[in-house]
Amino acid sequence: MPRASKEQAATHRKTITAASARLFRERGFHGVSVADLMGAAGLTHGGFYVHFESKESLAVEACAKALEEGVARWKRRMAGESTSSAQRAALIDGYLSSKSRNDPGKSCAVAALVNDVAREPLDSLVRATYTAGLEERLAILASVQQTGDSAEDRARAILDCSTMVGALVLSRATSGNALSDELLTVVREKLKSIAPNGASTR
Amino acid sequence: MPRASKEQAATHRKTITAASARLFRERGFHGVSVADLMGAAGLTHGGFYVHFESKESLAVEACAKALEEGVARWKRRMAGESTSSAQRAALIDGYLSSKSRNDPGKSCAVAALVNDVAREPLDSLVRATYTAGLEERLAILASVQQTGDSAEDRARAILDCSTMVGALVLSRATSGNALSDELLTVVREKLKSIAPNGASTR
DNA sequence: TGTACATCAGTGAACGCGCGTTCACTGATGTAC
DNA sequence: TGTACATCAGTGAACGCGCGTTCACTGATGTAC
Repeated sequence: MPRASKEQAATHRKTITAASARLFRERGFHGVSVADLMGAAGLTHGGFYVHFESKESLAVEACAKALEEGVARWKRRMAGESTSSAQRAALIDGYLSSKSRNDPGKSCAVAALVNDVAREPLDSLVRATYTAGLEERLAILASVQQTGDSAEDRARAILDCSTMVGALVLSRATSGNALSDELLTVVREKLKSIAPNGASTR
Repeated sequence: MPRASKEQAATHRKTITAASARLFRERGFHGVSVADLMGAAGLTHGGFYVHFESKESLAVEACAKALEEGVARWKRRMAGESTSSAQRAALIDGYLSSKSRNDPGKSCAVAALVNDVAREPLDSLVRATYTAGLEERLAILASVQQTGDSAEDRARAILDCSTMVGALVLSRATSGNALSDELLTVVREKLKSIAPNGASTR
């Protein structure tokens, strides 16, 4: 395959980015090699630099793509519900499902990459991309709180998001142990039992 | 230094484990080399296998040590308070401090290693060690809930723990951005506003 | 529309490098007498 | 208590290997005429 058409090349680029978005979430930035990423797209490693400046720059793109996917998934889940309360419940149930826990490559990038990003330099592009993606999630979570106070909505969004991310990553770290399922079910039910208007106790 | 005394060797072993407990938390299992770990203990890499069977087996020991340290730190923080409610607040404030965020090497191993452990094989010793360490934290967090219902205490401990871990890892991933501090302060205040007896709303 | 040629996506060998682990060696420690 | 010798903690070179990146090369694609 010594020269692909512009069209084919563009498809290859997208395939590489998509495979990376999945593999980075599964194994972390340093857990996948350039050869792995190219192989997952059906190509050999040498052609990588036709498409990307470096592994790092692909990481930024793949991270952005994974974050966007997640936001789109959240919006799709919300679209099926008619009240804010039901939307919030749908987000919680989808997020803290065993499907989500068992397939990090297709689930929330905020959770899957959190410690990889935490170990990046403070001025890294990946960190900025990640933070922007997290802010999008917070805006969505704030929109389903409906307390009538936007500062309170945001505070609750931050609390919900912390709880959801924490429960998901902990359930992955304890996979294979009864605690893993317990984390998902307990947090799912407890979170949902807090009505958006703040009437229930935690 | 061609032969250290038994005493010196035992000290070296402890120094290696201590340095590893710190460095693994900071950079992850794959982010530190055997040479780094030995160097941090003032030794050269070749002598590593006198003390440990493999890097993996050191990881198990270092992980256990880091987890124990954390439990001890929690107990120390609680010892300064006289009521369950104040103990819970002290744990939350200590956990979600900027000091804790800025120095993962000296802070909670549950948070710092969560995704590293999640990527380990299901039957790995590190995972089992980690899960046991997490259960210790949950027992402590349950003990400060005091709802009078042990199942409810445990459920609240799981919820608190998820929220605390999530907020800490998210604040690290967003370090350098205003959101990082916001995560710590909002979650700290929101969590504490929930009285152990369940009287407050979330 | 057809032809001649330049472009460049992808290949696979090679680069320097760092990894985890092994090993021959050193010489102070520890022990048997 | 003193001596002779075995042990073994630590050294540093070396092992095979995989990494990110570079590069000469191939030949179909794309373009200039």
